[in-house]
Amino acid sequence: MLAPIAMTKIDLSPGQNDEGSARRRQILEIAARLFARKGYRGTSMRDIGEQAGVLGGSLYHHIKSKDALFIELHNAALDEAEERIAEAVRAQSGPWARLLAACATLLDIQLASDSLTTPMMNDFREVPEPVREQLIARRDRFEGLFRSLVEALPLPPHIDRSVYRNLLLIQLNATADWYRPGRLTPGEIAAQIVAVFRHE
Amino acid sequence: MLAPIAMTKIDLSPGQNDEGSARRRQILEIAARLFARKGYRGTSMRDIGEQAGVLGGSLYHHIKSKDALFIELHNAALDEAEERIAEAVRAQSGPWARLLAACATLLDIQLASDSLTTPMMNDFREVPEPVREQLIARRDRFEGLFRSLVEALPLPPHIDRSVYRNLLLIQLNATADWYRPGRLTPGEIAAQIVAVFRHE
DNA sequence: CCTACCGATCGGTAGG
DNA sequence: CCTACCGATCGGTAGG
Repeated sequence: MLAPIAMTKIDLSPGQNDEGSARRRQILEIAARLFARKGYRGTSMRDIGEQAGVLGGSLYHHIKSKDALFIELHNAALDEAEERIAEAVRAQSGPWARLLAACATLLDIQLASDSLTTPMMNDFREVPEPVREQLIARRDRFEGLFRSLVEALPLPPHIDRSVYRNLLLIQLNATADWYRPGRLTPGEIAAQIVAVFRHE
Repeated sequence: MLAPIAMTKIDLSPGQNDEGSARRRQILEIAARLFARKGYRGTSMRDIGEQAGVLGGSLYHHIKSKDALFIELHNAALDEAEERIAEAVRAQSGPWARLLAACATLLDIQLASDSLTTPMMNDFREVPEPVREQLIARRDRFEGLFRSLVEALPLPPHIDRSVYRNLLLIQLNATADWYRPGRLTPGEIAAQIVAVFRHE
């Protein structure tokens, strides 16, 4: 039996060190939801505390700073997104099917209201400069995933692929701003977006 | 000679009442630029004052409140955009040519750095609730302009026109976030967007 | 247009 | 996890 590699830090069992405690996880989920709904500046530590049932100051037992909290959430979201998208893409052949799988998976993640991975990829302008730099760096790496997907598309020659990829990513990120549960599903939205972006 | 109707308030000559003074206009331009670059919450009255060479409190001689200032700028931008787009569309026949003319004109306006009409159509979430309601109402009216343009397009039947229009407007609004002078011109960006959205 | 200020709110901390 | 607080910043105002 093969030993799993890099299993060292995945201990998420509750109640041990604070890093992976259930209480901390709960706070992160609350914060993610608030950041997604009200933006970085529109969410105060006191707001987060209120929904967690504690005062704002008490949160600092679990996190280092508001900045660090936001960065952690952002990176966790992109980590999970990268992994799940790569998996979904592997299951498809055909360039359009692969692109559709990637878009549907990303929207599934971004539009789920229960996980850490709610969208906060938008309000870069709301965030302090040093934070923004880190977000953009992580973000660029994530977007590279879509680079190869777009390269593989049979697009008409008058369409610039780097512009095309930019427009597509904008569309995917903006979805969280107009999505309303009960109307179009994440999968249906992905299908509509790909239908618009599809040329052959 | 026909008497002009509702001409009463259009006096924009400088130096008279404060409504249309050159100083006020100058302050509005500064505010528009800052709002566009740093967002609503990211722009303080003291920031605006600093660039205007006065203290923040002194601005209240020219404006009633930060909210009112933002709404005024937003409405002025949409007023000008509506007028110029309607004019540009009239000059074209063909549904795709008309759409392209509308997109190019909107981007021209949104990406111009010198006028009041810099983009601030994005950060609705950053703005206080009562302000947001007004912005959305005005905004809905503006977007109606694109409704008929999209109706006229010969789109494949599997594309939902209301989703299509939504995606297009998102794309146009998001442009201000990634546009950098000296690279693609507003007209070239409009052409690329319409190329992606073009089906027949 | 400035001085001088108001009440509110922010992120964060010490000490328990 | 709370009490009690810090310094900073915000939109806005009175009075000149």
